[in-house]
Amino acid sequence: MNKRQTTLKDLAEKLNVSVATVSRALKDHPRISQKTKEAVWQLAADLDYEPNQLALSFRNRQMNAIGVVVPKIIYHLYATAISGIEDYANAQGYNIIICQSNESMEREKAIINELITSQVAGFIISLSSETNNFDHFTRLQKKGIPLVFFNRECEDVDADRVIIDNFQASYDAVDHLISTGCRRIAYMGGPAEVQISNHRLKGYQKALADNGITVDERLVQHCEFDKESVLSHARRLVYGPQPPEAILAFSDQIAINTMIACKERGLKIPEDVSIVGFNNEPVTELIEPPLTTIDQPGFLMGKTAAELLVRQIENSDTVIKPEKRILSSTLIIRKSTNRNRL
Amino acid sequence: MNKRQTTLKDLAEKLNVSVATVSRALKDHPRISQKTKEAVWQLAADLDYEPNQLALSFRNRQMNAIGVVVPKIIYHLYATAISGIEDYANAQGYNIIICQSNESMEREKAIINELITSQVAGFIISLSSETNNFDHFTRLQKKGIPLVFFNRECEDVDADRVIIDNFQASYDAVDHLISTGCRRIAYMGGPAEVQISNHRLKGYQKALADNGITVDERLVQHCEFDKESVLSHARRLVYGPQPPEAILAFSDQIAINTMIACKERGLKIPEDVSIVGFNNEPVTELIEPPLTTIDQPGFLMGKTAAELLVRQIENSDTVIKPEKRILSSTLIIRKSTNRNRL
DNA sequence: GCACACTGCGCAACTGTTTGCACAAAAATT
DNA sequence: AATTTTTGTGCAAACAGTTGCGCAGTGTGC
Repeated sequence: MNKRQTTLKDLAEKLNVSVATVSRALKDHPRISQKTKEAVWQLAADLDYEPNQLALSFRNRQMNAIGVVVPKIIYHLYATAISGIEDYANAQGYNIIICQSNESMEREKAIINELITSQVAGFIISLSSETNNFDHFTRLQKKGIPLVFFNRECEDVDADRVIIDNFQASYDAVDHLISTGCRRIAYMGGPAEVQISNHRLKGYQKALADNGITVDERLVQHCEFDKESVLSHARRLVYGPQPPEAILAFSDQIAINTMIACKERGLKIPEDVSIVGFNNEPVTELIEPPLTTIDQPGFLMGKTAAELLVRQIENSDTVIKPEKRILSSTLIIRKSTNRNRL
Repeated sequence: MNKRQTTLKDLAEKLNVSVATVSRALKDHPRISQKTKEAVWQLAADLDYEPNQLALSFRNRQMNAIGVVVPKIIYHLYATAISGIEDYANAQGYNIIICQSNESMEREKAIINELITSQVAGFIISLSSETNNFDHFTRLQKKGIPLVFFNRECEDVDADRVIIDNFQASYDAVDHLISTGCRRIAYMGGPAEVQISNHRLKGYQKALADNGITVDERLVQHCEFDKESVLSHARRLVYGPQPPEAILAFSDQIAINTMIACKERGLKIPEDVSIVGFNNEPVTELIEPPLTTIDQPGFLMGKTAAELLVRQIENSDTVIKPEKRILSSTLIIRKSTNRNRL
């Protein structure tokens, strides 16, 4: 047990050559004789030599690893995005170190600090809902560490970003609701600090305006992600004098908890109220009624982010203009909005 | 941009002392004068010095990182277990590198190899469903690299493991079904190679036997995890001449797809057939009817695994006898098994 | 006045790998 | 035969940090 890994030195000593020669032989350097090379290859195979990645990273002053910081991996979007990142990163020879900020800015800062000192090659980040200060990102940029945002991005930092068009997605969803005859449409948004929630709010407002519907501010709620917060905000909507005919939610989880509040109030879905979620989590097609929702290309999002990051890492000498990739999302229409058109 | 991180050497040169002195001053070594220490601390703060973890890891011949290998992070159990691992590991100063085997043994082997060369401090692993050869684990043990299994373990390898009592959990579930008056009880198992599925099968069989019910082999199915496979096996059960009165499934996903097959056949749940799942995924309380299921302590499982691993890492000189931690699971009774007792 | 202890700091080795340079021997060219 | 080129190999430095040891210089005790 506890046998040390075979090193170049081990091979060199057994063969009575220098470490440098062994290193070059393994790389098939032209200046090493065929005879020496073959001896080295043979022994390396016998002793199961594998280069020590840690030593290599140290020498290159950089780990072959990418730091991935997401709010929570149990959110389906992040779990799938991580698969996309892993897929591409591994193919390019990078490991990924996944960290959860748990929606805490302090945690996010600590993670980034920790990973900087570990010399990760770059970062792929989706902001915590709390994050309202961006010093830790500008710090990355000052140090020249590659950075890509995805999904929850940071507009004040000039970095690569991969997102969907949240404005348009929510516009389309509201448009769909209007087309089924709804006019009193509510928006159950996420925390007010979450930018993408506000982008969706804008899309919602624009769609209403474009259809000649005045926005009723009482129909716009901002809730936290926990069940209790959603329920209490949803109750404000459905127990009011004029419950909405439709509700667009910021996420499927919020939509589902909103459905619970509706059922509690005795409202039938979709007859009394239509509901639209966001993310197309697998659960949405299993519940009753199946939920109309917006499918985000999580895997592709992760993969694209990884591509952008690896491009930055491998061209660290040249300055690349930050790019904004907007992926398309799809409205998946299911029973929860299945009203007869008027 | 691209400013190098401050190193001990930078501090040493500015202060005209040796690197060794700076290193010791930062560690408050008694042999360094107060004056020197203060000068070092001041400059270190000014230049934002942070020790380079990569260099430290290199020197210690080991990364301060733990390799975590799971089948898929989208499975709720693994996502929660990862949170538990991260929670404990971070508190102890370790990062975690999460990799998905995607249920492939080849991928699992490749990941382990890759992480070995990166000199991770240890591994926390849940087997892929395909894994039937354990050389890559015995190899870890020969190299003296700490290893902990959780959930899907490997009985042939003598390592720490954290599991629930799958036999008992499934026994209890079947017992519950019998207590509600069911006698024709089916088992929708996972792939035949997955050990825990077979443990649950044994619990199922024992519970039937203890209640004087003969096991009907036609009521035992082994399916893959994809929806189509589950549906086709479930149909064999429900379209037969004598559909079962109850079905115990290996996972919530399998249970839910089995429910779909039941509904398709016109069977009402729980009136015609009771269903029990496994894992208590959040979706189980949202579907109609809410699913009776077995709650596994995912977070605790991960945390315990991390504890055992860190213990191994930090006592690598002494040999610790591998330990088997069995955590308790809980049967959560919901509507899907709510029949009147006979 | 001499031995001894203590104080404050630097030297050097070590971790595994790569790579520019040097240098000898062999081969090729004058 | 003398020079140049080519070939095959080794030396040493570099990456950032830690740590045993040594070595001055100062202080203490008898």
